Formats: sequence, C-alpha cells, structure tokens
Amino acid sequence: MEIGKTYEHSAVETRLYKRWEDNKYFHAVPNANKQPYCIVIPPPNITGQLHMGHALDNTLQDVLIRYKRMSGFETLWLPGTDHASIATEVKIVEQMAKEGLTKQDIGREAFIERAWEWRRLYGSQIVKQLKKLGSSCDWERERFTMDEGCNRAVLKVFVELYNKGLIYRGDRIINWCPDCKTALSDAEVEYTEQQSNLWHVRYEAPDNSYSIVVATTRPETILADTAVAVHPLDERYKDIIGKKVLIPVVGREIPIVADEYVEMEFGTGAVKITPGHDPNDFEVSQRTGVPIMRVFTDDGYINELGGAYEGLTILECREKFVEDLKKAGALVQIVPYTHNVGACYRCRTIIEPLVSKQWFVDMKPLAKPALEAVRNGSIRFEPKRFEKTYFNWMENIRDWCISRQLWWGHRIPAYYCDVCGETIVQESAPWRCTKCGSTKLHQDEDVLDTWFSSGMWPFSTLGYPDETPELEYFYPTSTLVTGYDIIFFWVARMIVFGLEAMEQKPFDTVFVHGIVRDALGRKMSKSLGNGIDPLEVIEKHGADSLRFSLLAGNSAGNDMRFYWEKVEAARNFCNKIFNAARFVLMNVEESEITALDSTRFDISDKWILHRLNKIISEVTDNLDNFELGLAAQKIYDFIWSEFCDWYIEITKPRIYGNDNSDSLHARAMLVKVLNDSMKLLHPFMPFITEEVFMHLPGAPETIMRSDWPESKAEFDFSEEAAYMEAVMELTRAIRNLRAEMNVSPAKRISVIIIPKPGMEEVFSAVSGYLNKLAGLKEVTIQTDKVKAPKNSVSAFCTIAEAIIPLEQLVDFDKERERVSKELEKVYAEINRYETKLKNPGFLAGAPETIIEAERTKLKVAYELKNKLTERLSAFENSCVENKP
RNA sequence: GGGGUUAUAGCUCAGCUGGUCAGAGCGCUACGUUGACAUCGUAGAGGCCGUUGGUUCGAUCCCAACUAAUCCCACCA
Repeated sequence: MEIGKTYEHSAVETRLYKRWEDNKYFHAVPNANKQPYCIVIPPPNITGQLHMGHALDNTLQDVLIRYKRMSGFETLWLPGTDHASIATEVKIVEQMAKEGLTKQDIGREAFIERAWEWRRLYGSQIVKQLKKLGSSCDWERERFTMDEGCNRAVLKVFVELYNKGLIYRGDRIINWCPDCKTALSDAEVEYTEQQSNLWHVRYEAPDNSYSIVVATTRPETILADTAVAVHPLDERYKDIIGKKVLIPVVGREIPIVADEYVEMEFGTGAVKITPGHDPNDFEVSQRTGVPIMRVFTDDGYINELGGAYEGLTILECREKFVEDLKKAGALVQIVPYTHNVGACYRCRTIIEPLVSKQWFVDMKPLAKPALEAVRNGSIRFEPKRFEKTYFNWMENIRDWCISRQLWWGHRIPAYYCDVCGETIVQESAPWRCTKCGSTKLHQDEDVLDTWFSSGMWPFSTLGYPDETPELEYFYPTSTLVTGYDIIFFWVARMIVFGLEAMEQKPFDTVFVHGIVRDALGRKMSKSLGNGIDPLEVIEKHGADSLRFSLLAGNSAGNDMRFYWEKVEAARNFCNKIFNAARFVLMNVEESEITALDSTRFDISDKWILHRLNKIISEVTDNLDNFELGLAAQKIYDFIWSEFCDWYIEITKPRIYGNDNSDSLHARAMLVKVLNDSMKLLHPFMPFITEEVFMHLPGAPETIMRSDWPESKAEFDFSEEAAYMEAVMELTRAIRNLRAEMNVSPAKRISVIIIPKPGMEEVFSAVSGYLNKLAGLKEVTIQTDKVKAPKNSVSAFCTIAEAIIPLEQLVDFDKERERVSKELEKVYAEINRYETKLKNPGFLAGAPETIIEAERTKLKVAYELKNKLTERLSAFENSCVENKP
C-alpha cells in the first residue's frame, strides 16, 4: 500500500471483496453463545439494475450489519431477489414483441420457461452489483421469492388464510390495467391530476312528468348506468325517489334511489350510478341492491351490452356518445374540470375500475394485531413519524385484491371441479373432487400479487414452513431497512403475515430512509434521463466514497440530493486516510511496536486518547440510535481535524527527535489511534479501512471480525484534554497573528509564553512541538510575572499569554486595530454574561453547573479584557514613542 | 378533505433529550512546495437559524398561528 501518493480504490476493492467472500466472513450460523442480529434484504427485482435507491438502502444495511458483527452479535444479512411478477412479465412481453411474439403465441409453459431463463440471465446481475457496493451479505443463504421454499410458504399461508375465511373469491370492483390485462391492488394505482370536463346530462321520466340532471366525468359509462342516486334528505328530489327515469339515447329505464353517499351540495345533487365501473357506485349498489352492469371489455373496448357502440374504444365511445347526447338534447352543459385519474404503477396506462371475479384478502381482522404491534411499541419505526403513515393506512385498509391475470408468479392453489363446480383450495393439486369425486379438475389460471410472497420474506427465507434452526434463532429479525415509498406495499404486509403465520412480529425496528434525488431535487427516473448509475460512481471514486457520500450529512427519513462534489469530498477523505496511514506505516516497524505504556503519556497523548474515547462512545450511541449520518460526520472530523491536522503534526518532532523511547511511544500511539479510527469507520467505508488495518502491526486477519472499539475509563483525561485544547487555541491565535501581520510563513519568530500559575508544566511539556505548529524559532517560558515588552503583541488562551516581540513584525496600526476589535468582542461577551448572572430568574431556575459555567466564562473574559487593555495601552505608548 | 416533511452562511445540508450550537462540505478571499497528503496546509469573510405570538430565568431547538415549497393518503359524480 506504499505505492503512490493517492489511494487507488479499484484494485483494493476487488481484491478485498474476493478475500472476504473466500474466507466466508459474511457467513452466519445460529450460535447459542451469541445474540442474533438479522436483517433481510429488501429483495431487488430480477429485472433491476442497481440504482441510487438500492445503493442507499444497502449501504445503510451494511453499516448496521458490520457494526453489529464487530459488536459481537451473530450477524446475518440475508440476501435475495424478487420475481417481481408484473414488472418482469411486462419486460418479457416487451422482449418478445421485438421478436414478433405474444404470450399467446408461445403459451403458458414456454413463457414461464422464458421467465426462468430471464432470471438466470439477469437475476445475478443485481447481486454482482450489490457486491461492488461492498455489501456483506451471507451469499450462501441467497434466496428468491419463487424458489421452492418460498413457494411452499406462500401456498401454506394462502391455504391457511382461506380455511380461516380470510381469503375469498368474489365479484368485486377492482383496478384493471387494460394494457397489462390484469387486476391491480389499490396500492398499485397512482393518481395524477388531469384536465377534463364535467358533463351535465338530463334524464327524463318515462312520461316526461319530471326530469333529473346529473353530472359525470365519464359520459361513456352512462351505457352501464343502473340507477340515479340522490340524498335521502334532499328536499328537491324527495318526491321522485323510487320512481324511474330513462337513460338518454339508450332509453333503458332505471330507478332513482336514495343513498347518503350523495353530497347534496355538489353539482346538481344527483349522481348516476354505474356499479360496474366506479368503486363508489359499486358500494351504493351493494347497499341499495341495484344491479351491476359492465360494458367494457378487459382490453378497453365496448362490449356487446353497449349496443350501437360495441367495438369502439372507451375514448371513441365517449366522443360519439357525447355527440349523440347533444343530438338528443340531453346534454345540459359542459364544465371544465380537473380531477385525479389512476394509472398503472408499472406501465402508466390509465386504469379502469371494473367489476371482476378475483381473489381477495379480508384485511380488517389481520390489520388489528398489525396495528397493535406498532401501537404497543413491539415494532417501532425510525423515525417515529412514519408510524402515523402506517396507522393511517392500516386503519383505513380495504380488502386486498391478490389475484393477477398473469403467468409469472405463484399460481393460486385453487382447483375447480369441471363436473360439479366445487372449489378446492389446498397446497398440492387434488386427485379428485372432494365433493363429487370427479377427476376432472383444473387449477385457477391466476397468479398472486408479487407482494403476497415478499410479505413472507422475513420467515420464508429463514426456512418457513420448516422449523429450521435459522428460523428459530434469527426470527424475529432485528431491523428492516427500507424507503418510505414502500411502507404500504411491503412493510405493512410483512407485519400482517408475520403476525399471522409466525404469530410473532417479523422485526423489531423499521428503519426508514428517503429517496435519492438528482442535484436539482428531482426524482431520478428513466424518462427524465437524470439517473446517476452507482456503478459509474464506484468506478470513478470507489464504493467507499459513494457510501460515505450517501451517509454523511443526511438525517433519517429525509430525501437527499446527489452531488458529484459530495462523492469527491468523500474520495478526498479516502485519500487523506490513505496518506495518514502511509505516514504512520513508513514510521513503524512491526518489531518495534509494543503495548502502550501509560506512564509515557504526555499531554497530547492524553488529549487524543480522551478525544478518541469520546468519539467512540458518541459514534456507538449514534449507531444504536440509527443516527448514521451524525456518526459518519463525527468520525470524519475526528480523523481529519484532530488526528491528521493536529496529532500527527504533534508527533513529528517526537518521532524524529532524539528521545528514542519517546519516539517509539509516539509511534505506538499513532498505531493505536489509527487502528481504532479504522474500526470506527469500517462500517461506513469497509474497503479502505480493511486495507489500512491489515497493514498495521499486530492486526488480525480481518477488521470486520475484530472487536468494536470500547471507550475506556483509563483514557478519560478531561483535565489534560482541556489544557491541550488551550494550547491549540494559543497556537491558532499565534498563527492568526502572523497571518494578520503578514509574517511570511517561512519566517520563524520568537515567542515568550507566560502561563497562568500552575500551568507552567503544561507549556514546558508542549514546547517541543509548539515550535513546529506555530512556526516558531524559539519559545521562552517565563514563569515570573513579567511585564510585556512595549514593542510586542500578544496572543491569548485561557491558560496563558504569548508575547511576540514587535521588532519581528511589520504593521503597527494593524495590530492596534486587531487588539481593539478583540477588546470590543470581549466587552460584548462580558456584558452578556453579566446580564445573565444578574438575572434572579436565571440564578433561581438554572442548574448549578450551568451557572458555574457562566461564572467561569465571565472570569475568563475579565482576565482577557485586562490583558488586552494592558496590551493596548502599552501599544499606544510605544506608538507615541515611535512617532517623530 | 386528512396527514407528513422542509424553510439555518452564496449553494447543498448537519444540529441527539431547550443553557458556546450558530456548524460541515463545496464555493469565495489571502498566503503557502514546513521530511503522509495540492484529492493538501494555514488564516479569513459570509447567517435578526421563514414570519408572528406563546411557554420558560433562557428557544434555532418546545407549543400555536401564518407564509412558502414539497410529498403521501383519500377521491365530490
């Protein structure tokens, strides 16, 4: 790793990942001596290419996994992929279309064979890409939602729910995608606003004695009207409830019914009822018993019940029918109107609400325990606010349509007798009809919603329905990491199924993250072409950099923007680490390094150990609280600012100095701090930390199975650390002075330091490296109370004053200005502290520690004020003296 | 209609349980090849922490209202 001045990520990442895999470091087995920690991956679709969403999601998981693994848990990250029924089928159909083929051309069996072939070809692609990211999944346990085990789980749960009466088949209104030609669940419909019209249409009484005007956004559905509804309390229509009207143009007679669903204030207060093509109207029909009529075919045409309009598309029908309404004089007015239109979440085709025979899950009884589990804290969401989203959805849940008119998926285990029509639901195909004994049976053609199987992922992957040791040990899993956009699709269903099938929650915590947007804040999408390929980022700057850029400076649950600059900053950090490591390693011989000798700790050692201690405990806390962004930021700051900018610089004179044993000690210190830093950073940047770690003396074979650092009481040096901070403050003040006075950085200057009583030792200990840090030629420590020479300037910190003889400097006026400015600031501070301390409320209400802290601050400020005043007056005098 | 989120330096964003929290990165200014690093170093400029009230001895951080962005759910035909 000593080659070159910059870190070369690609070779390192490839080499290390292979080594990790070869050594099975990611593999987990039930271990009674350890506590389990388990995450099941949100299985990416086999159609998928790794995108930024995956990169974020999996980075978060890997951070948690690596942290827990180092913290002594038996840690399993269980990977796998999703068959993605509809998404995959759409892709394959597209692919076939290019060859001029349709599903029907090749038939069900060949199609499914083709889908498996697709899975063989592309399913592994996403896995390879996850590896590039550094994901430490247990690849030996990789699963697929349609593998044999998952299929058994699906069948078992389906049959159980059916037997409990929680799954049923029936004619209900569902969302129909005319393009995919399948039913969809409510969650799979996305609504967008659309400009349209509200057509007001008059329905006449058979004898023309009365009429009623209704408004509709879908005049073509008038063909399927089976009633007109008004509010039962509506005075305007009271007398005609129960009477008939004629559908204009069509001439069919329909009743006027009363239902509270109708809003009296909206439109004319009368609604046409089309139960076959509108969810609300369907419900009205359930309550009032008006018949259901359907005039659209599955692929979006008007069917034989549409009379003259049969064969037209829905849109054509609308145009023609509106024309005909006009001609018939039934069209009262057309009002422009915007409303929401639902579209298929896969193909964007406008969905049609249709009445159709489908399979449903009765969700209400299942939602109850699922709600309770979150309410009583058994499962918690992080951040907590997403619990509201979950409650809101679960509380208003409707039955879940789970059958899909597709071929790729888990086929519904329902068999129908061709002779007596009996329905048999069981896991394996029956030999004969349980009712009439006939052997003429056929299986339901439909497959299940893809989310039905992914809902079982936390236990189907661990062995369910078998009682495996893995299931016993790792279930319930620990954390579930996912984007807020699939809480409904996936998280809610997993909770439901887990509680139902396992009688135990599927996980403790749902860790929710936002989505990665482009630099302008837009969603990354194919159609916009604004997507950034994570693999390209990895190629350019390395997986560590990508990961870090996705973590640092972000808070849980919030969206984030992708910036190349952020990745570059992370890459620079890698380079910084690489170079710091290079420095340490070029000064360290394996044989020389011994255990740390605490009797040799000097003030800087104590400071860095104290800081390291603090960072360890803070980062550990942050990780336990899912504050990954904060944790990353803290390690970054520690390594870059405290370790590199200060501590390494401080050790240089010691390493190259004459005191051999101190030199050795300093080197051991560098190794210690670097070692712990790498461990802390490892979950975030697995590759570079491993690379550095492996080269450090005495390192075990891999960082990922080493122990997570612990903060130790013996390294708690708060007093010394504070002194060191003061020394650093003084250093900065001197540097500042030099810059303000335009002293060339090359010019070394002499300084007299006057420590406060009792602080002498601190400075004698520190003088060895103060020279280097502040660019000094000579440091004289004056223990006596001396008066500063007239021709000099001063820098201050809380425990000392540094005097720089003025001859060495150039600008007199500048210094006077500087000191006055400083003085002003101090006066302002004093003022603030005093008013606070004079406030009786503050003295009475604030805790003693806070008050004491304020008093100290006031005292320090006063001291500084005195010194500054003194300097200023001395300076004024000298200026007077210098004047001709 | 219901609910959520966001509003902090020029830009993008951190800021955990109210009392140095006013921060980071990038950008900007000045200087710099000091025996790891110019993918760098040193120093610096930049913010009534959206508005208005309230709670408190004290609020960027809690509460309310408002304004502006944005998202989710519902779907009055």
